Amino acid sequence: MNETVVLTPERILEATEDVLRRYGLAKATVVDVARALDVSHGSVYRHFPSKASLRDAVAKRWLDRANEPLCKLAASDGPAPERLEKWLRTMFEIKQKKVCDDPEMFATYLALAQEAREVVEAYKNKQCDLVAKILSDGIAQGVFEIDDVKATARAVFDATVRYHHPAHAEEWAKPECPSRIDALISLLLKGLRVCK
Amino acid sequence: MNETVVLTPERILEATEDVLRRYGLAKATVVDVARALDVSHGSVYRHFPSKASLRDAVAKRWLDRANEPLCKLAASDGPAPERLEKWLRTMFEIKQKKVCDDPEMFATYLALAQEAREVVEAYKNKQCDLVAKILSDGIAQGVFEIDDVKATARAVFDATVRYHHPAHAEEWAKPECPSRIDALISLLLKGLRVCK
DNA sequence: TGTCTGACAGATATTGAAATCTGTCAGCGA
DNA sequence: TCGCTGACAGATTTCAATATCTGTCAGACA
Repeated sequence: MNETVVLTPERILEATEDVLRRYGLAKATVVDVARALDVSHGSVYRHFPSKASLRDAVAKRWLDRANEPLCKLAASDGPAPERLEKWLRTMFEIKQKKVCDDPEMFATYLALAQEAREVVEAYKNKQCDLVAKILSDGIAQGVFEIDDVKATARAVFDATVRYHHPAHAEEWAKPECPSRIDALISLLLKGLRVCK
Repeated sequence: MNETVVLTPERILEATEDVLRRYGLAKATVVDVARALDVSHGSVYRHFPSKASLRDAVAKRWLDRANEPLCKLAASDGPAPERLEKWLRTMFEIKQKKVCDDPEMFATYLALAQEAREVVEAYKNKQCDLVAKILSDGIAQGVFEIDDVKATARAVFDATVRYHHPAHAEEWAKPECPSRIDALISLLLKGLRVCK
């Protein structure tokens, strides 16, 4: 029916991500997004109530995309300790890869994380739930010994903050990092395992 | 001999700390420091080669002062697990207290930490050495089971980053913090202890 | 002799006027 | 009717002129 493409939230998000990548968080404006879509900037406000909500939506998309492999890992089966280790290492890798490949989007994410906005809070909670899932599996398998699964999942998440929170991103490239990650993971796994 | 008080590095540091506290990191200038001491700013450069070195020296003094109770704790004796727990909790308290009591100096410290300057690096290494000392004691006492003391000390330090690195300071006031700290500490202690 | 001053060059920060942006909305056109 | 436009008010950002600061150094002063 409609030969001119309709303006959907999805198309706006796509364009916003492009603009964000091209100009960076500081320079990207709603007018730029509208220009990229060849509409007036008023139209963008028909789909998103504010620039902040638009930015949050882009960040959410970006985070969800990054999160996908981790969801799969948590849902898979196999021995919990190996799975947890794999899960943590995958999370670190994903973050590190993002810093290198997509620094503009990463800066956006960092800015969001520093404002501790709702989107990031929800994302963190989701991550913790995934860890909790693996911990529960480990208890069922008789390899983990845990009082409070939720609190311990949070503790694992907190303990690894240095390797997944963007505030520490500059340190991820240091040569001593891998061995420090190894030490951290083995300390945590020992803390979770049942004593032989 | 000299009735006019001589200009010493110590006096300059004192004055700098005052100025820093009064004006904040962004506004404090070498001229302000000189004015406070009633000398020309050229004189300050006789004792410190640059503004950066002056700032680093102030930060070092501040960190060393904050560090004192921790050195004592590490050097004391008693069961290592309790001592480590006390040490970590004391470190968290000191930091949290600083954020509340001395926000200007804390901002300076944060700025320094974010630049990952030499002074902060040295301070961190010192902290890790203190942890390592307690871990060694624990091994001697037969309560800790640790492969590589240095690496594990670093892992304990890394694992607790969320509660001592200034980048996370905003989150320290949250009501769920204490219980999360409890969960983290007990996870770490379990990871260190020998299995019964 | 050794410390301090004060003038200086270049770098950095401040300021206020002008430009741009955000968010709203009355009205246009399909 | 419904989505879009474009003009508008107030907030924010830019930009360039101006002021201040950093770091140096020749010379005063004790």
